[in-house]
Amino acid sequence: MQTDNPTLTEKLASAIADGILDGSLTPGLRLDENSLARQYGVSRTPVREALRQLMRSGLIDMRPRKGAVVSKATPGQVESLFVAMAEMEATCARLAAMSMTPVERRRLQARHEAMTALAAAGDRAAYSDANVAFHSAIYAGAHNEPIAEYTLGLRRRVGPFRRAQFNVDGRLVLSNREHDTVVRAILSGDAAGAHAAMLHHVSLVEDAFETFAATSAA
Amino acid sequence: MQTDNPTLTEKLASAIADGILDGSLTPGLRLDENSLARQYGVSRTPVREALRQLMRSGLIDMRPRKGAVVSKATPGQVESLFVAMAEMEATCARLAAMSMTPVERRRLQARHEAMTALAAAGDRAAYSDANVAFHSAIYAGAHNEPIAEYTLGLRRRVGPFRRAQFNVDGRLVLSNREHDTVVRAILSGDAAGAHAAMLHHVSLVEDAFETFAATSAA
DNA sequence: TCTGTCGAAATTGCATACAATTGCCCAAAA
DNA sequence: TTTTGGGCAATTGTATGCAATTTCGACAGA
Repeated sequence: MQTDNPTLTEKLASAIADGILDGSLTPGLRLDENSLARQYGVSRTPVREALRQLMRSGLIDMRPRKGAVVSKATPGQVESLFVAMAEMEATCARLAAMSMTPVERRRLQARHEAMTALAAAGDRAAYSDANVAFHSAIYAGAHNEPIAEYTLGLRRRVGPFRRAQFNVDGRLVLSNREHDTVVRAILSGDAAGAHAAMLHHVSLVEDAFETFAATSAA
Repeated sequence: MQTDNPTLTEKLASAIADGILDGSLTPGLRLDENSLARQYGVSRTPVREALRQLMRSGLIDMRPRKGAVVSKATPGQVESLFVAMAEMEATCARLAAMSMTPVERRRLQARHEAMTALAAAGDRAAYSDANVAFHSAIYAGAHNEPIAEYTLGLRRRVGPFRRAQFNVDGRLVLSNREHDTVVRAILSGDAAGAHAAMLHHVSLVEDAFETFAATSAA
């Protein structure tokens, strides 16, 4: 019947995750296995397995006999997610400063310079896309699969709670300037500097979400 | 038959995970669902779900039609795990330095002092247990669930690759001295210092595993 | 003797059936 | 009218059965 290789379970997990991330499945919504099975025209078994996967990635919550609901995070949990995100980004930058190959460093710089042009031109859409790629490049540059993968997962998780950060005029240029500090530190192999610069950069993004600031010490 | 509340799936996942962590299920070993089901006297369904869970936590590998095997990591992957572990521990220490409550700080210090006594007495078993609790206390002190949870999972994952670090005489006292630096930084709210000290501490543990050192910068 | 192809057995993925628990609804009594 | 108790329905957890794919082995040909 199905000649596809990716298992049904995985396709279901992706489909449901997309539904959550694009907002069509709102937090708090109950996900009952029968409805999902009917909706996708499959049996409950792959649905169950997909839900388990999503639970472990934090997108949904499941309690033993109570079923699954889309994670409805409290403000505190959202705050935790953003803090975690910032720490992981900073860690990736630190590792990237230490482990990036010369080629990767050159490409990062090229990417950054392209974004500088986009920022100057005020092209928000293109800058936003390039921004995602920029950060992904740093995750990859960390040369550490567990860290990179976790950071990527975290970024997906915070996605639904993110407001458009680049709407405010001037934010584009500011973001780009922060990137400049980060790139400079990474290129020069300054691990601690890269860590601090990235932490600063991402924490500002967090502020754009209107979280209760604070948490800056040392 | 079953009057227990924790679902079979979870108990199976724990049982299999224990088997892997204590070494009775060696890396590379094939885990076929039928055998496991017979072995534990249940059907294949909970076994399948347990395996999925373990896959997502990285303890086993599964390929679409090829079944599950206990993760057999390459030296490079193990190295990555240890690096990731060190980074996460350091991050937890950083966050703990910023967020621990006064009570938590006092308890951490008390814990540390108790361990100093154990180190002086040369009680390796007790020190080892206390050491786990010590690090766990720091994870918790980070007050960040995603980070703490991930770090804990990572610790479980590196477990199978860890040799007994406290066998070498003098390592006990050395470990305790490093803890002292970490604790001092955390208690004084020195985020950067806590990060660096913990990174140093855990990286040394890593060396005890005979990894190819390096990776220590500014 | 070695290699390639065909086949059968075993194992996984999915579907369906059964059991058990939970939560809800309604009714009855205070 | 409100509260409590019981029963019922709905949903999850578990078991089993079926189909498809993969792997291992055997046999034939070179």
